[in-house]
Amino acid sequence: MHIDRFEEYLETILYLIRKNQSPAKTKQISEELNVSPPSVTEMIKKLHSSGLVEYTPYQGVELTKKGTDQAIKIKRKHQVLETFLVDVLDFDRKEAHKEACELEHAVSDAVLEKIYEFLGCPEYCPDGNPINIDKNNIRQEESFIPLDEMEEGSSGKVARVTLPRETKERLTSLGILTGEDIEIRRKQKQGCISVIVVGSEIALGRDIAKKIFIAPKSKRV
Amino acid sequence: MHIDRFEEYLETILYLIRKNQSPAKTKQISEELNVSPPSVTEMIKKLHSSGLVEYTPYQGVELTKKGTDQAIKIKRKHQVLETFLVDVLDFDRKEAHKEACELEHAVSDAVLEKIYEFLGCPEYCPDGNPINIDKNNIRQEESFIPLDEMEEGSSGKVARVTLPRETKERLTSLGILTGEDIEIRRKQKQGCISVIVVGSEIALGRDIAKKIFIAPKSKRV
DNA sequence: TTACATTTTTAGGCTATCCTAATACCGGAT
DNA sequence: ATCCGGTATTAGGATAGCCTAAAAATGTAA
Ligand SMILES: [Mn+2]
Ligand SMILES: [Mn+2]
Ligand SMILES: [Mn+2]
Ligand SMILES: [Mn+2]
Repeated sequence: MHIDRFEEYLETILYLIRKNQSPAKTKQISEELNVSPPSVTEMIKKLHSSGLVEYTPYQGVELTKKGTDQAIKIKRKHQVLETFLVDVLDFDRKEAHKEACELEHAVSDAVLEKIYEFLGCPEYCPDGNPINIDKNNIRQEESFIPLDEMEEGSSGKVARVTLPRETKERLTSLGILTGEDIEIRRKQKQGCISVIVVGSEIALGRDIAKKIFIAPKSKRV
Repeated sequence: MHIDRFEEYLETILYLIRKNQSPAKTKQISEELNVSPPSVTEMIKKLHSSGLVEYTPYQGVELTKKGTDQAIKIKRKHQVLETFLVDVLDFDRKEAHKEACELEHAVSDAVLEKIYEFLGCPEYCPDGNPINIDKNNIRQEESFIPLDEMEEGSSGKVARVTLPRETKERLTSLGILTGEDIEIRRKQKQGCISVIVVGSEIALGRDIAKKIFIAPKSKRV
């Protein structure tokens, strides 16, 4: 019955992370996909060794940039198909959502883009969410990048911090909190990263940097 | 990557049987699907125990009525999708054929019928072949039924005989040959079947009956 | 701090589908 | 009638993805 499970897991993980604004937990994923928690743990390990998710046992999963990109690409397929099913074939939204979630894994990039054009390059899915304009433009509103994956010299806005409250508060007092501008100054071999916030330079360990998500300053519109 | 393999095998078997007017051989199937011959043998056994194909080792496979029905249903999906891809999305035929062969396994019956209607219930696929009008009308030109699966009292035309030449010639001399009208008189427990051809009654063993394919007289248009 | 309920992981198994190597079978040529 | 090359099947094994039961970790309430 099934297809590329990576896709389904990535899609679900993206969904949960955005919904809860925190790492996706094993149990949540298992409930979304109707599989057992051990199956999820197993798959998470595979996703991790493919560089698609960041994973520390018992801590939940985050998506890497690569993982986010793939997840968003599938999400876009889902949205375009859902739009087609609702607007052209006259399905109701709920049905359309379910059908789209099956089809999205079988539709090639080429077919998807033709459908997208046929629909007149719609900006919104009937579910209300915006559709990425271009399949390569995967840096939309909510595509955040973990700080440790940002390049030296790049900058953006702190979008989310998924750390224990105390750590978060400590960072807040340093000026690292949601909405704040941040610039990546230097990345050292050990994984330490120095950043500039509110004018002052701060060094962060990799483990902390991994949990700080940045909305990168878009290089061009 | 993988879907419902039964569908893919059935589709291929139908294709080969119609193309060669003879049972599909293991090697042919393995070449069509790019899998090894042992994989085909294994799958044939599974199809057989699901009642979808008739199989005698070393002899190739025939489809049962059930198998033919399923195969034709998938074929219809393929054709409708191919039509959509060519006529609406402007794919070239070859591309469309390939894409359709992926999609056909993911598209639900409901979506397929909506697409079919959206297309205006086309009678032909761009590849030139007729499309079944209704997903349940699976008794099109080439849907033959093995004699031993016909019901008592039903009748049709002999469509194909897949037996060694001598046996075939013997049957010919009895009036059982392609194009001849035939009526099923009685089926006995042992599997013997008596039929009426050219006015006279003839009794046939099950093994032979299995290899005589009938185009049933359509009960209604 | 300890104890318990919940969550996650580990261990061990199952099935579907595929593969290669070895063996068995079959039909045509001698 | 026998042999041979090609075809098909059997034997044995791999991998992906799923499962249940048991063990480990977590965090929260007492
Ligand atoms: Mn989906
Ligand atoms: Mn899906
Ligand atoms: Mn085709
Ligand atoms: Mn196919």
